[in-house]
Amino acid sequence: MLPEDNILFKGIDQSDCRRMISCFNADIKTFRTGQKIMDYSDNPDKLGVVLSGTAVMVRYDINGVRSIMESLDEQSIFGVYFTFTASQRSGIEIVAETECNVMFVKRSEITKRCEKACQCHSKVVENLLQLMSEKAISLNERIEVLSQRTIEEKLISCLSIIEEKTPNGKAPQIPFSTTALSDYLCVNRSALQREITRLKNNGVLTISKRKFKLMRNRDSDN
Amino acid sequence: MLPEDNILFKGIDQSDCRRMISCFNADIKTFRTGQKIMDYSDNPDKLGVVLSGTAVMVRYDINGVRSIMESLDEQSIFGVYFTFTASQRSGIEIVAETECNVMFVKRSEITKRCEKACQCHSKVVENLLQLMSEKAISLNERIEVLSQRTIEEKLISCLSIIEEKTPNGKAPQIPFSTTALSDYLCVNRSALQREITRLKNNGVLTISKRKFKLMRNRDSDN
DNA sequence: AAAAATCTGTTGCAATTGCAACACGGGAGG
DNA sequence: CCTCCCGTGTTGCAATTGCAACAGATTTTT
Repeated sequence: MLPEDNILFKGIDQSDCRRMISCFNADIKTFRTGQKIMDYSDNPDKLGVVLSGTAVMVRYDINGVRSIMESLDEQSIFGVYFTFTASQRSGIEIVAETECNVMFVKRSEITKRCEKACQCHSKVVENLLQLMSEKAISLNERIEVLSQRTIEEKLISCLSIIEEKTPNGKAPQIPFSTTALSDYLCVNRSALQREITRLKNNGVLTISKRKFKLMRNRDSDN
Repeated sequence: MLPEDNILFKGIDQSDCRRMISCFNADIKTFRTGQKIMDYSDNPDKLGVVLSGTAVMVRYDINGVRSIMESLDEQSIFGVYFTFTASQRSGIEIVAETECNVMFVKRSEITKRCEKACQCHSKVVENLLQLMSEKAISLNERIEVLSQRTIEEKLISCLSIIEEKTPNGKAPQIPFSTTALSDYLCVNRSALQREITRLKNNGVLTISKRKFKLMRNRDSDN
């Protein structure tokens, strides 16, 4: 992908983008599979956009156990959420999963008013804010789902959210395999399967492939 | 609290703040207990800071069930996370719990470059980004905790996070009552109590009042 | 086309958790 | 001082969930 097409620069025309890339002193680098792209003990002012390839954000807890916090595909942005406060906390790293092309920008370059006062500067800030708010929304949705006490409630809450976001007329669709869904819901796969089957038998839910439909308003399901 | 002292204006001196309040066309209003402060179907560009009093962010789900998403005390900011994408989604409202003083600013006023090009303008943007990233961090922590499968794991994960954030030398402290903690962990209170007692008996945990200490590295706890 | 890998669907059994009920203690307020 | 309210701590029992194991279906690789 061309650096000019990245989401931070959305809504800005190409020539302005090129001007900004130099105005921002943006740095474009290539990483090979397995290479460390960024280490949070390093530079807290750096922000990255994945232009091509796939990376992961991993975290090592106090016992050294590695867990994947987030998968970063093309157009993913990182270094926005964890730099300020979390830097003291245990090691978070960005690691390349395939060959990656990454653009780095200093956050301070974005927030400061440049002398040339390029109009598009404020568009970038808006884009950044938009990205962060979308992120916060998806985190909140996840919390809403995980807050539910039973698998049935988790599942229905998750499906409701998907349903609400589906445009009218389109059939709501689960974006995962059942196995992946069980990871998202943080429950055992076969227990999830059991619940799905039960809800289908009770007529609360219909699923074919990944398309589904929720029947609501029927109180008391046994 | 004076409008000049709010977190959006942190690090900016008073006279500049006053100038900005007019530059931003900021609006300061008072609400009485129970009054609706903001409705997300309204104006998606508005952002609010609670200057005094307490409010709550509530959400009505598809069945009309009301749940509290967030408690907003003095210095809380709202309208930042949910405006862009979530506005279509089911009704989110901000409601005054006590008498409240609220400052409203348009987000577009913050992101745009004003002609007067006040230096402090970019400081406000930085503050806003900082607030959002802190928010994202705390949401992520919550998810990390809720992702754990058992009450024991949830508890230990939660306490570890608190421990990591506690400055060296200070005793880590749970910021809730046990009852409130069970709400945060989304588990049954008495089941949580049972686990706490068990961990204390096994020597994994010591608690007195709200101060606690975790003993790690002892593999195999039964 | 065969083999391997991955996902779906099911079930018995054991472990965890929720629920309800009760006892105790401290703080607020009459 | 007494009462009410709220948080803590405990326990038996029922419901939910995790785990393991297996079979069939589907997809990917060789």
